[in-house]
Amino acid sequence: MRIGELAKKLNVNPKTLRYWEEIGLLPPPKRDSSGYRVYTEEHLRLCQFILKAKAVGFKLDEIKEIISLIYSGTSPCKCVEEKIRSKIQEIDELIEELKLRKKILQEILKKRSNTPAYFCPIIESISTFEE
Amino acid sequence: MRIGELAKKLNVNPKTLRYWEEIGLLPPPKRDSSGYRVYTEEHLRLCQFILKAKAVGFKLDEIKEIISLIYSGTSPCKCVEEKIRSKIQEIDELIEELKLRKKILQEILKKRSNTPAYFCPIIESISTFEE
DNA sequence: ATAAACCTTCCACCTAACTGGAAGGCAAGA
DNA sequence: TCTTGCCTTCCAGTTAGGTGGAAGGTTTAT
Repeated sequence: MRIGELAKKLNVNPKTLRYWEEIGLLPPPKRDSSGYRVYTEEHLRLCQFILKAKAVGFKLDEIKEIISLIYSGTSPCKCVEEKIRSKIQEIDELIEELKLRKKILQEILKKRSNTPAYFCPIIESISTFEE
Repeated sequence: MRIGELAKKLNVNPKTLRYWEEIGLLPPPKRDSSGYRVYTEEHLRLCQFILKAKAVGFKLDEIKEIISLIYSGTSPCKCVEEKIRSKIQEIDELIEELKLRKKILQEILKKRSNTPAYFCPIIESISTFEE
């Protein structure tokens, strides 16, 4: 299968596939007599894996590492499990940070409804700011 | 106060302050006879506001807009309140997305503990992937 | 007086993950 | 045959929010 067909199946831009190859994420496929890339079903499945991993928040660098762990063979599952666990922790930390931000914003709204011209302790200064 | 002093008070790089000025976030201060920027207390307070807004997740573009709303005077509080509400909603959506990702990752771990060589439906293909 | 520390502008570079376009080669259908 | 559409490489640009460094002027402390 050529790059356009693979790209269509994955719903990505052909340029993206070339980019993945360039950064070492996707193994370079064989070329036909005209120099066109010829992808296999394994390439398709690997790309689907990449897309799924991306969708749950892994960066391409991390996916690359996971793929090379898988290929390395030395108890890759333990390592991949580690990666997943630390990604979950990362997500947890981000959720906590977001909840904190939300709380701060909600408090600003609450204070604002009491004292009309209030946004946060700095807004008064801003209102009177002159260049 | 000159740029170094302001930067120190805010704990940011002087370059950051010039950058903020460049993108129209911070009003250009007066210059002294040597061409050095001379900031006022109002600049300091505006910068503190910028940093707080950044900390709760506003982008510089959004902060710029909020600042210009405040300056515009036409019922700015209503508009700012809108911005805050939509930022809260944005945060809520992100939290939901993150929870979903976490759930997917946890399910992968659960399945993995049952069937040792399992990462996700694609891993088998990857394991047998050959270039 | 002179060195260190500060300031200026300008240009370029960083991350992340692409995307666009130019210039050119090949392929498939009418 | 001709046109459309695919493919190649290479170069450069995008977003967001800065950061680094060069070349040169100023100020402050010793």
